[in-house]
Amino acid sequence: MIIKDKEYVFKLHEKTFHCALDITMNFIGGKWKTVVLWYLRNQTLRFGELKKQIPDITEKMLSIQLKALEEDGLIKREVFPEIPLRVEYSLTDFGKTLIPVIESIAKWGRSLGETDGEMLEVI
Amino acid sequence: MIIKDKEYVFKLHEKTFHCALDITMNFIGGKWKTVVLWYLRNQTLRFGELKKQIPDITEKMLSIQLKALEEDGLIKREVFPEIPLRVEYSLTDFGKTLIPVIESIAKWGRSLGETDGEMLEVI
DNA sequence: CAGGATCCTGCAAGATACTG
DNA sequence: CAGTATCTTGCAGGATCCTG
Repeated sequence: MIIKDKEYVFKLHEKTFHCALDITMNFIGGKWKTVVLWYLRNQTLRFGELKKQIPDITEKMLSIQLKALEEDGLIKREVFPEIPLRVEYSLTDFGKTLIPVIESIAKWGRSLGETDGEMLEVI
Repeated sequence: MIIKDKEYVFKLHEKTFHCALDITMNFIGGKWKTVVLWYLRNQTLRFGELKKQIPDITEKMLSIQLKALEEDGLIKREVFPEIPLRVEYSLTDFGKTLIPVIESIAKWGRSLGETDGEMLEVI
């Protein structure tokens, strides 16, 4: 690791990052990645099962997110050549290292619903 | 809190969330919010000092993020009527509750730079 | 110094329909 | 069942210039 002007500089996917936050956000940023990882954190799920757990996501977006997560090495895609086709998604060991981060994010959001009645209108 | 179809549903800022992850991401999502919160985590900084810490951000984006973070109650904006004008930003108590989350995110990114030499090209 | 105003662009995300 | 293929849209983010 090279220190440049007293600063760590990383390169990943042809992008350059100047702080560790950016790096993580590149893996879990966007609207859907944390949610997908959340539902896979302790179970293996098929495409349709994931779609059922996350009703608001479109099939296109789910497909894109799964592909990106797989390319990043966070999830594993297993194809079983049955009829009808079965494809299962699960976290890799690398992906599992993200669980504490995701749980930290989820925990904070949950705590908001439990303690704050003004900012958070619960329906 | 009302449970609807075995599911918690939250409403905030006229948006509806179906899981705790979304709620947190609404506060720290996007490209810049975590970074700004990071530099304010243990110090009070002026607009120009923040800009210096985050060279890549434009003044417009910094202004927008600071305003959003203030509206969310995460940071405090203090104006000192001096010439030249002095404006200081710092975390509120509420904002400080996010520090463990931000640190969790940063820690994961940092660990990547320390352990992985293949996925992460360090320049 | 600490922003605001404007204009602009690209890409994340959505809608809808279709397929091996 | 597990996705693709198109087309479209909204908004995050950028560039540039301006101001109390």
